[in-house]
Amino acid sequence: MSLRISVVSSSMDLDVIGDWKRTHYSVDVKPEMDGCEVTLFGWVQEIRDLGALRFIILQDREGTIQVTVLRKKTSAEVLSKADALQKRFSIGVKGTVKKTDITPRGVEVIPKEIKIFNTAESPPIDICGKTLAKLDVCLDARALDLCREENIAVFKIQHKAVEAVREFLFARGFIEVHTPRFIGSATEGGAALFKVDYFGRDAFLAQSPQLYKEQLVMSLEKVFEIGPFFRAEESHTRRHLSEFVSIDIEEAFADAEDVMQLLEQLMHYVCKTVSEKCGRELAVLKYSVKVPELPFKRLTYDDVLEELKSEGIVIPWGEDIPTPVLRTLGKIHPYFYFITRWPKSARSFYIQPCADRPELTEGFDLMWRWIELVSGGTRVASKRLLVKQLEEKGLNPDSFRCHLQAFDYGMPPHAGWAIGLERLTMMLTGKKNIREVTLYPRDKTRLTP
RNA sequence: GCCCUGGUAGUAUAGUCCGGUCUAGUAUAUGCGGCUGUCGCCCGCAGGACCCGGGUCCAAAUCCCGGCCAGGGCGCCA
Repeated sequence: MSLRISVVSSSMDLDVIGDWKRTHYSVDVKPEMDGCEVTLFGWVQEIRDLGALRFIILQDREGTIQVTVLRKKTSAEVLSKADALQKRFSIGVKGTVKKTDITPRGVEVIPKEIKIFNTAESPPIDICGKTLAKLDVCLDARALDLCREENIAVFKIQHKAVEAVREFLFARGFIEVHTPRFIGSATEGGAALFKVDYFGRDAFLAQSPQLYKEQLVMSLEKVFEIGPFFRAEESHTRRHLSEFVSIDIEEAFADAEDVMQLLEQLMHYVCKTVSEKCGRELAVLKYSVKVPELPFKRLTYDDVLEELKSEGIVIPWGEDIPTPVLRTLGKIHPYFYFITRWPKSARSFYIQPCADRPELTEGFDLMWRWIELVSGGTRVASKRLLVKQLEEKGLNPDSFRCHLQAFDYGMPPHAGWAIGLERLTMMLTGKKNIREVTLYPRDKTRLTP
């Protein structure tokens, strides 16, 4: 990548913010404020110059508003500022709201004073959406790319979703916790871990908070964590990242069915909140979020295999369901559905076997179409069983000594799950590549910006 | 890691099959000029590109080989 650092010495005198305070965001300027004076801050999104008339579209994080400069009726000072403006200049405008029928929003602002806080180069990508650059090019200029209304909409929706999750879990007595990202040994099995140098010792970046959140149910009982985790898999897909955000919960004295009910209620609440409160953002994305009906379908692994058989697809019992088959399944069940009672061979060592059929587990996935959104289950609370299952998976119980110790002191029955936040955001925004819903995505080849 | 497809101005694309008026077309962006109601404003002018290396050939953006990068799929994984 060629990184050209250009420093243009602008001859322009920049303004200081002084005692100016924002009175309104762009979208809060309404026709009924006709005649009021407002102070707006933001960036020049677009300029349309008709000669005696210059339209400046001011953008802030909430939207845009038109600033109209009538050449004949404007002071020389304002005019010289208005003429100097270019795309992405950071500006402040003090002016009068004018009600009008000519703009789509019914308002424009007639400037009395303009401040230029910073100038800008001509942007390397089109942020107005006329000639949209490809994802890779956008990501290379991510800070600028994030100024696009569509991207602002994506991350405001994600913010609302996270807010709704916290609100929901707090209301049900869950305590938010923070477990370590540095871990001492690569033990959990499953995903490959990133190795880091920890004061001369080998350490690893955590792939999940699984073991810690289980330990915490014996003290805090109901916990959740929202944070980044790391997988060193060489995945090259639209739905995998090396660094992703997980929404993890663990609950004492609960089983899979309890946490599945919690989960479907949470999904309902998140969808409802986003569809009700993010109307403007969803409109920008030309997408809508359907509020799901409860309860979600619960298909057992055996049900799924039967169903696939009638589609002419045969999966050997005990095997995981391959991606192309999940796509087929997603067409049959085009919204939320659980897959429950997975075979032991397809689940982790910490998942509780079914009492009635020990070759099955109380593990489940929550699917959204063909994408695995959430994974969870009843956990093993018995140390003896846990050790047995570790051995069955070819893992060494010795390297789990610290974790297993917790099970000596009254580990309660417990269950939990983990939602992939980015996958949840894909579901809420209709985006088809996980990189689009990640501020600064990390994958096998991308480490910058 | 494997398979498929691709890489042309800042951005997005046409041209590549079938090598030759390609002096590389278009849109948008940029710069300059013009325009009194734009909202993908409009009009005129200007500058700006064939991923890198090797090969075939009289001749390569175009064909062949290698590399790098990207997109999609698979696997791994959540």
